[in-house]
Amino acid sequence: MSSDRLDPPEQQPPPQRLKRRPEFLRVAAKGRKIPTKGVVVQALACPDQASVRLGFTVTKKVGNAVVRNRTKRRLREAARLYLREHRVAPADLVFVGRDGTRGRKFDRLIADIAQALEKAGLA
RNA sequence: CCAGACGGUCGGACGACCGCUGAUGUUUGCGCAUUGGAGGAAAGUCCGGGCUCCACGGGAAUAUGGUGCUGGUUAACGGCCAGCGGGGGCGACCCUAGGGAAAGUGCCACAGAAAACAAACCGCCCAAUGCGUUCGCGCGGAGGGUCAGGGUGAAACGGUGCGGUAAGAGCGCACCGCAUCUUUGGCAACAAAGAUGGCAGGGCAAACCCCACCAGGAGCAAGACCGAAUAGGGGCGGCGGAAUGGUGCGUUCGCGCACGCAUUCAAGGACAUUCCCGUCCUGUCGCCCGGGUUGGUCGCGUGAGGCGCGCUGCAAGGCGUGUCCCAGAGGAAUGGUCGUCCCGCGCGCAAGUGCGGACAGAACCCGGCUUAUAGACCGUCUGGCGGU
Repeated sequence: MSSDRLDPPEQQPPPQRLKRRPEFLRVAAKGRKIPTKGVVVQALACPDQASVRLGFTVTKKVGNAVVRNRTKRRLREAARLYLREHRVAPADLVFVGRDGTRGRKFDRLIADIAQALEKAGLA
């Protein structure tokens, strides 16, 4: 494992976070929606942006606060590990947790993300 | 050992790698190092407080909401502790909104004669006129007595027994219950004993109500500061409604003009309501200050604080002392993955293997209450069986 492999963001700045409800709504309305078994990804390419911006959402349908927290944490960690290893074009990405997120094997969850981003043409 | 009652504790453990976030140290800085990082309920938001802003002058009455056996405890409580009364259990123990029904109003369905100044459906008893008669009485029943018996009901105007009576009835008596009074014990709720009374006051106040006590409003999206323009807004000054008086100036001596200088009258609004007294606000011009929202900083964790020990109190708790600093986010950290062990379930003869880990996630902070909770453990006590 070469050092430049471990240091992939040769030019890639660290991802930002989506924080405002309007930002989430914009991605949901204009972006592409790619469902997988473990996660639903909403992607909106933003070529002008310097970096990727990430948002995480779990609806109340999935469970109570404890379940939603755990689901969100797994998504956040999976996205972090994926972005550490791969370069992604600037975009706003919203990861929507679902019932399957919690029981999904972790490496499968990462694979779901990779597949979704490939489909979106960002990876 | 079995069955049970009460109280309490814990609520997966360890390690590796990769992360997030607060604090401290260090560095020009990127960063690095050290260290901390969810709960007993963090939940529901049902009570009580701290804190913050607003309102806030006094008195009387009223309204609204809450509490409701007694004593204690506390910053406070509707909490807790210790008792009392009532109910349940063989027992350990458990349950209990438990002031006032002789202040008033109201309600008590169905059934039943009657549901509250009692009352006569059946029955029981007395019995006039009348009819019959073997003159003993029989039939019949105007009217009256009666609540013991029947029947209804959640509840029927004390219960059981004896006497008594035409039949009955607290009509009389004994015991029990009840009421009143006295004494004793207790701070008290209340308890016990005695005397008197022939029985009064049916139940419902979780119906209105009465009585006693308590209570300003809104909440950390409170609130403070920083911050570019406009508006609202704030401060200071001038002017300012009507009448009368006063002062000044002018005057053709009729008066005119100016000025809150004084007094009175003003209209609307605010302080839960009403009343009384009282306070405050309002228009216009000029100058100055100021700055809706978004964002940032503070509020923000040393506190009715945790743990230990001693004294004190039956206890809740109180007093003293030592020691510790123990989450602080802001789309919101407190984690992710893997391994070993523990526990549960499934499969398997077994080694093993697969799946899962109760309820549940801080958001200003405390004291309670309520609700959810797989499983494990500890202590005290009760009943039963066995042994000595």
